[in-house]
Amino acid sequence: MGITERKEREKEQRREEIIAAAQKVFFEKGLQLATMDEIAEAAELSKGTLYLYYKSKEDLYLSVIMRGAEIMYEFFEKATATNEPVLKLISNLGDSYFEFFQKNRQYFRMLYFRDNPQLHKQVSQEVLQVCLEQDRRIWKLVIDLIQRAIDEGYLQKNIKPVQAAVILWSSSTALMQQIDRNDNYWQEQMGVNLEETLRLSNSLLLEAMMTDKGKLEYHSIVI
Amino acid sequence: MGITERKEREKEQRREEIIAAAQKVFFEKGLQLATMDEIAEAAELSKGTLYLYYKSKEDLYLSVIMRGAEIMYEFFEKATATNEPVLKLISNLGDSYFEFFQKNRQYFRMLYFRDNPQLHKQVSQEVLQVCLEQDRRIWKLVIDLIQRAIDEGYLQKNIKPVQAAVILWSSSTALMQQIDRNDNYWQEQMGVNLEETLRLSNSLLLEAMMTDKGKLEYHSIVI
Amino acid sequence: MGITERKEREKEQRREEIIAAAQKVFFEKGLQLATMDEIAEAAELSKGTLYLYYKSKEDLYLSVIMRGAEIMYEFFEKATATNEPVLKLISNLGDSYFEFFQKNRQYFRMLYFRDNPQLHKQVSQEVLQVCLEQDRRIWKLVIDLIQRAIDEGYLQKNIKPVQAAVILWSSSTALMQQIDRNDNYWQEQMGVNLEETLRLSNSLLLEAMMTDKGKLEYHSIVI
Amino acid sequence: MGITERKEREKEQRREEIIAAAQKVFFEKGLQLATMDEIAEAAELSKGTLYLYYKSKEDLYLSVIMRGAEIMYEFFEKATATNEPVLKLISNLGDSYFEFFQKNRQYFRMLYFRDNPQLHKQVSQEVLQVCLEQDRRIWKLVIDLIQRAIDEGYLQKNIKPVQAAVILWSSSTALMQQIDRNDNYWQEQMGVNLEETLRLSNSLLLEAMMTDKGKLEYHSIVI
DNA sequence: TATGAATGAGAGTTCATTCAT
DNA sequence: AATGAATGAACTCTCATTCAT
Repeated sequence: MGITERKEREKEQRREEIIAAAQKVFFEKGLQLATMDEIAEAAELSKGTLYLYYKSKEDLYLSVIMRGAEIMYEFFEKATATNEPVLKLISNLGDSYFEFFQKNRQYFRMLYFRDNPQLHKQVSQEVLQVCLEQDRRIWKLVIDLIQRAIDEGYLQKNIKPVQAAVILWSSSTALMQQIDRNDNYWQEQMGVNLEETLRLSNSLLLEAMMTDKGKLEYHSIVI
Repeated sequence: MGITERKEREKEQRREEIIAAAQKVFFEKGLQLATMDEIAEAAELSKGTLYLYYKSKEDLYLSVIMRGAEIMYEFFEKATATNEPVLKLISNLGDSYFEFFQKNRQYFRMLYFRDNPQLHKQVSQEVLQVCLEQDRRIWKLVIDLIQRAIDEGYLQKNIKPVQAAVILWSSSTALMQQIDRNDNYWQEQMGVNLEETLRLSNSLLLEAMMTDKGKLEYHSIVI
Repeated sequence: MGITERKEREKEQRREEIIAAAQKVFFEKGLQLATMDEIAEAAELSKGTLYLYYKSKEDLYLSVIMRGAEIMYEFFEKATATNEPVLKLISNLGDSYFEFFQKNRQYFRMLYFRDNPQLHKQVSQEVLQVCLEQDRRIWKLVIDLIQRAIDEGYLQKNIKPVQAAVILWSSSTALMQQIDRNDNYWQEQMGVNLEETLRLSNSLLLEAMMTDKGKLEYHSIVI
Repeated sequence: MGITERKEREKEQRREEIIAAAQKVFFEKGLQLATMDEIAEAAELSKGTLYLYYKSKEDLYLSVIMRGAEIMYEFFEKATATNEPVLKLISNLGDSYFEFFQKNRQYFRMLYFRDNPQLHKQVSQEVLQVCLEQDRRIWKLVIDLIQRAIDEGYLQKNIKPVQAAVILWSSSTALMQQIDRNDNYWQEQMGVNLEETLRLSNSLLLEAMMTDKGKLEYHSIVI
């Protein structure tokens, strides 16, 4: 009986080893330039074995992405699991997104490459499902938090939580993409600190959505 | 001397023909899937000739992108060349960005694929220079407009125009990317209209940056 | 000792199960396209187990062929086991070959793929021996019958029975191969019915070998 | 003007070189075991170049087959172009088929592998067309000859020429296949000379189809 | 200037077979 | 006896780029 379990565990572990190797190679080379040969070598396995565990290179790529999404989700969970006031939690969420970005730039990049139409051709349904589920979970976390802030009277009642989530999320992501790619340019050529800009952007948006009660609370938190 | 000029003109024209063909193919297939064979065929030229005018496939790709950027710039110029109040011009700018996006989705996509690290490997310095210059020109247009709005007392004095430009631009772009990729999802699964969301996002940000004078003016414009 | 026997019996049965599964897959896909994975799955066994019972894919293939040869032999035995006159038996033999062909096309095809040089590389001596033995048995049946017809004065004395057998067999086989592959073509494009052609061919050859006594007898049989 | 022609000629020549190399490799290894690498090496060209001239390995294979068919056709034409009596021409045709077989065994094998269902998957329409046309031409030659023999009163009027052609052709082919594969066996184990058997088979069939006038003529020819 | 034939490295993937358990 | 994970060589085919003409 223990045998089946152990085998199962070993199999899972092997999958993890492959993912780890794939991650390493994808981080260095990106989807196109990475080769299955390299990944196999990094995993110290034969190429054939890779295909025993993953359907295709893209399948493998998406699996690595999912790992990144999982890590990101953990950042978010941790940031919003405290008993602090809801506006602080939202602020924490923004900070944790940035922290994730800084500590996992490669994952961040892959996550925003995911929607690239090049992908999704040779991906197993299973992986695709998990991927969608992960997405939903993350959005739910954000949306629920905003809903709570509305319910508690900190954000305006006429705000649609989904809409607010998309707005905050999109602008944060876009600014982090700028930081990732052109931080130096903006800092040195234009004299603008993008990290500060990101915080400003979030503040502006959030405040613009707040009730007076929210603003009061928010300023006491910030200070 | 007339001969030299004519030759120059013909050469430029040939470059344009190639770009037009490349655009067609890149629009249909994307960077990876497009082949130089297809482009050559579309241009009714031999593959070798392509390399006489462009250093590499990526060079060609970037040149097509630049065409898109040029078109975009023309949208912006037109939208901001009127005698309307500056806040209206900023609003127009936002609208014209969205209009460009809707009328030139393929170009829009390519523009935001530009920063992809996959590119930039085999690109000629010349093309790269032109590319940067174009970028600068567009940013200048946006920044100058915001500066003017500050100078005229419509936006808060403590706002850094560059920062404001980055914020507005990034969030607009991010939302249009969402529209491009997942409009249906948000509309049908989440009941949110992303175009409306984009406008809301821009309004929120802009208003958050306005002086009282600006808000007064803005509402009179909007209504 | 009963144990040894039972084990032996079980082993034989397992071999049969594997052959049955292999047959199914080979019928559907042919030698090249069939994979050991598919066969293992069809047999509800692991791939490794297949190799416990058969040396190679080709070994397995040849074993399936032998099954076909066995079935064919049974058709022949049945067709020639009656007390009818020997010329009738020869005629029956031809009919039974055609009947076998029609009811077992897949086997028929495999039998005539057997001599393909692609095979015979990785085949166990044991299987090869059995294969030759089967062959000999079938030829013997045909040759003996012809010998009997000569002895009984129905076929000409100067006919070598082996030669006659080869001639009759080869032309029958060749025509059935035509039927198998191009029946439609001959029927629709050329207006020729190949089944009728096969019977004609056999009649012509047989009659050409007959004595006058034979011809008399033959016509009384046919009518 | 001459340039285009020369280029055309060179291109054709290159195609021929490739075919020659492919033939060499296919003769040695057969379709499955031959690799494009080997063929490229034999042709002293790069693999890519092969694909410039031929769509796939199978396309190349079929092109080699067509070469064989062409050679065979030339044998037939030569054998039937004399002013000899028509029955002699038919006899010549049979002899020339055997001669082709003996001098071009490898081609013979390939020709009868052509109908193998494995093929015909990745073959260019162009090649397939030429292939069918060749087939038709050969059958026409045989059928016309038989028709002539009927018209001239040497073969029975009730014979359908197409049917006679199929019968003669099939049995000849089948016996040559036996010679190709098992000549030794029949000679040494069974004491039968298959070449003689082939001639006998053809004689028997032909005579069985003859009118009395034909038989008279035929015997005078044979002697 | 223009051609297009030639290149050749390398891609992803498959699968018969082996072998430790 | 039975497993099935692992192998790894081999496969066909692609395509950006070069270069002789």
